[in-house]
Amino acid sequence: MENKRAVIALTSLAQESRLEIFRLLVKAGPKGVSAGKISELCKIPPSTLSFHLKELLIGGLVSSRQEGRFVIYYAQFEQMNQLMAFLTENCCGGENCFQPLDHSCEVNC
Amino acid sequence: MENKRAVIALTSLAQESRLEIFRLLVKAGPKGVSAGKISELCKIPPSTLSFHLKELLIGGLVSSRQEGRFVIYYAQFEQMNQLMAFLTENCCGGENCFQPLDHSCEVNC
DNA sequence: TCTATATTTCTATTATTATAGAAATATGGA
DNA sequence: TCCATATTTCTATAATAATAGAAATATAGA
Repeated sequence: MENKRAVIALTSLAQESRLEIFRLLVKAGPKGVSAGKISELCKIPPSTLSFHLKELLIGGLVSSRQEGRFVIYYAQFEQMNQLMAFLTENCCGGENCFQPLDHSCEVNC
Repeated sequence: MENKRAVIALTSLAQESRLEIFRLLVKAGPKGVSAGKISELCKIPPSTLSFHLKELLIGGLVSSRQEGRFVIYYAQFEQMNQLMAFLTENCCGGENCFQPLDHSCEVNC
């Protein structure tokens, strides 16, 4: 991951509604949550939500799939792992002092 | 950590210059880097840099200390750990699937 | 105290992002 | 095909963030 990509990912999380949505999707896991359900749970009007969901997609930490009339959004755990690794890269100039585990949620759950 | 605090921390990283500065400080470790050195390395004019350093302080992922005429900035690894834990909290609704190690850089280096 | 250096604050300007109503589009079932 | 529901796009407006020059402030040493 390079700097610009990481900034776009971080920007996608750096907003109250979007962070709330992201954390909801993290909790939900690979099965994800529909746009309508997110709107209801987070109390965000559809057009505003759609704007934020698009930002999250651009950030790369969230993806979507169509399921009938619903659009299901879900967290991209592998991308999240990569972002966290990038943020702690070369900690203290040498071996990383901390590092997120390599395995994404889809692998472990 | 609660949502608003995490947004402020993420906002502090969600900008190209600031992310570059933060990663520089992560590499530098506890010894930190002076404002002047950061300005030189990142090629950012002093007043702009000062604005960004303040944002990083507000974000809580960076702290500063006075050393003679210099102000030394350094990464707050423990805060960074907390932020990452917050972002992956309750992954998939149960046990966390991934989690940053608990130990901050200051402990391990 | 005076001076040079380091850093921050003030300020105005520019650029970017968030909000939500209304309209448009997509999907599956009657 | 027609309808109800789900979601997105369009649009205007409001709010927030970034930039950097000039001036102010802080510190250590002569």
